[in-house]
Amino acid sequence: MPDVSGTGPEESFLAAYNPADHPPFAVTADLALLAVERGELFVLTRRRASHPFEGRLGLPSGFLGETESAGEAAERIAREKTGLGTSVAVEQLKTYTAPDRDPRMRVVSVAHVGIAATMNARLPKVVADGQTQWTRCADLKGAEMAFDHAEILEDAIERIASRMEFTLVAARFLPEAFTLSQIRMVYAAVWGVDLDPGNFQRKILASGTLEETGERYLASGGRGAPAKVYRPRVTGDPLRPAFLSPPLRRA
Amino acid sequence: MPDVSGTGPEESFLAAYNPADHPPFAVTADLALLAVERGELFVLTRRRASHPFEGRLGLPSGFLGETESAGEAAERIAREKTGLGTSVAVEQLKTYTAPDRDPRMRVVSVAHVGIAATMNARLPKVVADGQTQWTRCADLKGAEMAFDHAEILEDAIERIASRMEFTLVAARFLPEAFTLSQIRMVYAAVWGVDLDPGNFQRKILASGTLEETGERYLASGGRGAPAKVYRPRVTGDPLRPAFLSPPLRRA
DNA sequence: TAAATAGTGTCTCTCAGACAATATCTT
DNA sequence: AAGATATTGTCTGAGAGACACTATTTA
Repeated sequence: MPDVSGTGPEESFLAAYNPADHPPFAVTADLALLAVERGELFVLTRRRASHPFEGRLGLPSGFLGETESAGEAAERIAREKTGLGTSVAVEQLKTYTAPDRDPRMRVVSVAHVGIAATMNARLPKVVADGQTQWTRCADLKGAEMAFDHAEILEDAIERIASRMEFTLVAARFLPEAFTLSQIRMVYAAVWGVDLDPGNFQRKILASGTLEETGERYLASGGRGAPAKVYRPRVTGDPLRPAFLSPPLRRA
Repeated sequence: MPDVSGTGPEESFLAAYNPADHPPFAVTADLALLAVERGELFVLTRRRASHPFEGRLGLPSGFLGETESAGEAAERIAREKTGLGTSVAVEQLKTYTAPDRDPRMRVVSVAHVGIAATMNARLPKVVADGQTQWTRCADLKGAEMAFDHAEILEDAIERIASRMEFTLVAARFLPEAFTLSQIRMVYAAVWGVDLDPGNFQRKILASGTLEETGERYLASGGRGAPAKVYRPRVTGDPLRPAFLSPPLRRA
């Protein structure tokens, strides 16, 4: 009969735990920061300058500080790599723990997804370190990335794509106010489909998550009628996007 | 201008990383193992025998082995604590990283959800260590649990509840073959709602994920007509439950 | 026979998607 | 005026939920 003392394996382990006795785990936060420009989806990447995977593209990443949660670390990384302010909202995605995912040592990575708002139809500025850049997600399909970052990116896009069915997260890709064709292009970019402008408009307005600003704006740049400008209807928490009811389902 | 060398913070960190120099992170896999008996949802718990949270209920948990992924560790824990065979399928849920979640040291917990199949309408056997037991989830609502395990449990139930809308995961709570009222009671237990028997039957059969075995079985124990027995229609991967099309949406 | 469960049928309402039609604006 | 975009309207079919009704079996 095991455990006669009534003390389980993890309790006795921790009671006797001596840090120096065990090979440590390193814990990082990785970040897939997404943005949309001209109907195309981009992700923030860093080209690796050293071993391992030298020369390949990877996602920004960093170790957790001693008093920092993984989410806080991911937000810090987003701030450090972009010209965005303090308000980069990131969401935890999944944790990658394969023992050999980093050839140097055991590294557990808590991956996050974030969305960067496009202002004036331009991708946000990134630090000029010669490594950090926005990369078209379409160009990364099937491409070799560092570590398991290709898998993380794929999971990240799928997470946001599915969140967009039920919430207004898509608005995070845009400035505070935007036209319906702008947000429709965000949906189209992330889902990789074309959307009927009429049906899209009827559905997203029916969800009651948007309100008119009273202004009009010619988002298309060229011809056509200027469209009404909308903003998300404020719900209690500005970080949590409004809930779409009925949802905007993918096909 | 930072990083003139072109070497980013994480690369230089890892290159210079010396395990003994840094306070290590411990990484555990926690498991919320769910089961349904007589229309009620249960979770596998362990009553803590020592500090911290002595006397409180917690979820089974264990450290990752050196060559073990978090998912493998969670499956190992499920096997060790129950009389179930090797085929306990678990899914990663979320990682909990608050710096003070364990008062003794920095512990990052990769939480998992699992489902245990109820055979002969009885919960699976658990190891007789005097600590491990099945606990009614309804009794844990608002109860004090060890660490952040109450939050993990809540997230776990929500995850399974939402998976059940689009897949046949509900069948994992049951033996290989079952009646429609049995699987309806799984839905009712996890979702916490009553379901119209007629509508449920029409919808789940329309999804095309079940096939008749040709047998009949009186699941209710007492009166009533014996119901047809069904089994999941096999799709390629036996671990991945069939996809419900159209889905069975919650209200 | 009464009661409980299994299974089917019907009706209504909502919503999705296809697509036509009109309005508005720039070149 | 021509062309592009914005916006509204119409039609059809699928599905959800409410609920009535029949069939089958045991107490």
